[in-house]
Amino acid sequence: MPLPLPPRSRGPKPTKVDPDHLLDAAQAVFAQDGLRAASLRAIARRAGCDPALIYYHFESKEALFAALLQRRFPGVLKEVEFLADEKDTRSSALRLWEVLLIYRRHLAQDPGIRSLIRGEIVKGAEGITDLIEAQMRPVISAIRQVFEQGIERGELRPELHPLLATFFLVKMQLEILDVLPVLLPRLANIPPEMAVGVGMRAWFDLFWRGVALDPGAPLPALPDPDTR
Amino acid sequence: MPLPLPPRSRGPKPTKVDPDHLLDAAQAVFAQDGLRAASLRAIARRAGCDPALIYYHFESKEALFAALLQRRFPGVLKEVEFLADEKDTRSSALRLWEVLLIYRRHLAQDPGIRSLIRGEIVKGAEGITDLIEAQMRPVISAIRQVFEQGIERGELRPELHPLLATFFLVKMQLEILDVLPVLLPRLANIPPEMAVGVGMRAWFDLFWRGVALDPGAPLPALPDPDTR
DNA sequence: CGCACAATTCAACGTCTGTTGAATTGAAAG
DNA sequence: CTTTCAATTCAACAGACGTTGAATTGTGCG
Repeated sequence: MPLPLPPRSRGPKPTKVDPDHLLDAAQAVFAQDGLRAASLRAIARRAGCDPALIYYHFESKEALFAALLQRRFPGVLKEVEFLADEKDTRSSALRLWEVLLIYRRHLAQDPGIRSLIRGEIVKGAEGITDLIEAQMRPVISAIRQVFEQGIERGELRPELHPLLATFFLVKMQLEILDVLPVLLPRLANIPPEMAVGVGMRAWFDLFWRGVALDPGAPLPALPDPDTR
Repeated sequence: MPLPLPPRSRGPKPTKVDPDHLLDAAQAVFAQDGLRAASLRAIARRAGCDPALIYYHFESKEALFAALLQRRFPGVLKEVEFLADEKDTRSSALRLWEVLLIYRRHLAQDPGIRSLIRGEIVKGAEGITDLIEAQMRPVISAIRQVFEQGIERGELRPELHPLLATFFLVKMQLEILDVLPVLLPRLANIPPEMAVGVGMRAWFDLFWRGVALDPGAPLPALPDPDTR
């Protein structure tokens, strides 16, 4: 039975469908179906409104995705710029660990979307890659400063390439956030909710030994191991 | 003008369209359009045949993608199992570097497809994740043995988690192969054809210091820096 | 009350989708 | 020469797609 659904009344609803709610729905559907296959009808269905309403708030499907892209960067950027302040005299180990925590705080909630972004970057899709680069560049730049300051202070190996070190640190953190919760339960009997914590600690342990000038020096206690 | 294209003759062509050629076309289109949005018509167009022919060689679109998935694993597995032979007495540094080279040899040719795989894993798509796990498990297992042998021989830190170390080593190599050739030219004036070489050396330098028991010991000369 | 307007839905468009059953044809086998 | 069969194309299906223009309705202001 096609179940013809009595026509919903037109005009404003009692509670407005605000654009942010639309973005939530869009994120879920994009993550599930992919950039091109995600349908506005599915997004509208999930948001409980008509597809045409999306065009009231956004110019097109592509613009909707662009809005989604720019959603999390400002929060990360703010925290990471604060962290890069050269008057911050905490040890480099603590500050780099903090980078991982910031990423987890802001990005753990939307897995799925990152594979799309990665795909667009890898195939070099003009518009989207430019957009992502513009958002990402200041974040990368701030983290890179933390590395440069660490080198100047004699805590990190002077032959480090700060940009590549930044890439390694954060790229792996994204893989830990997205992939490990699926992989570790399958390959190692580690429950999904522990996967990120275990992965982060192991990664930072390895990474720190890889970048520190004196890797023997014991790591300071790293705060916030498993709280979310 | 729709340009009505004179009907091509039916029946076998002078040169058969073999399934491997179909897979090449499928790979390009899947990488470009995504798993669900890639159309059999686009794949057929690229392969120079009719969409219906795909159904002669493969059961469905999904089966075509599954065939694509299983394409590169056997080659990697063979090399990596050979490498894991416990009678191989070369230094762990050399053997782990060899892992990176094997990955580059077999996987550098198809970027684009990996983001799709990652996406399916992250969203836990039943059938596909199982398929990938089945292919990946023996590869992971072999590399993990190299770590375990390294620990036994006193070359690697005994507190290493072999599975996570394997994950870190190969996951980053995939990011280096796929992402760096796009990212480094944009952020650092490094030409795309040098990006992979630069990235691999920086990564292994960091990684080795992170896993070695005596990180001070100089790395042996690592072969095959930039040949393809 | 009446007016303006923001927020919403409806209906329709042309196009593309995965898949299938039937038709065709060249070459190999007898 | 005929038969067989593997390899290929064609035509058609019902449904989904992004997008748009017009229609509707609740709310706040005068």
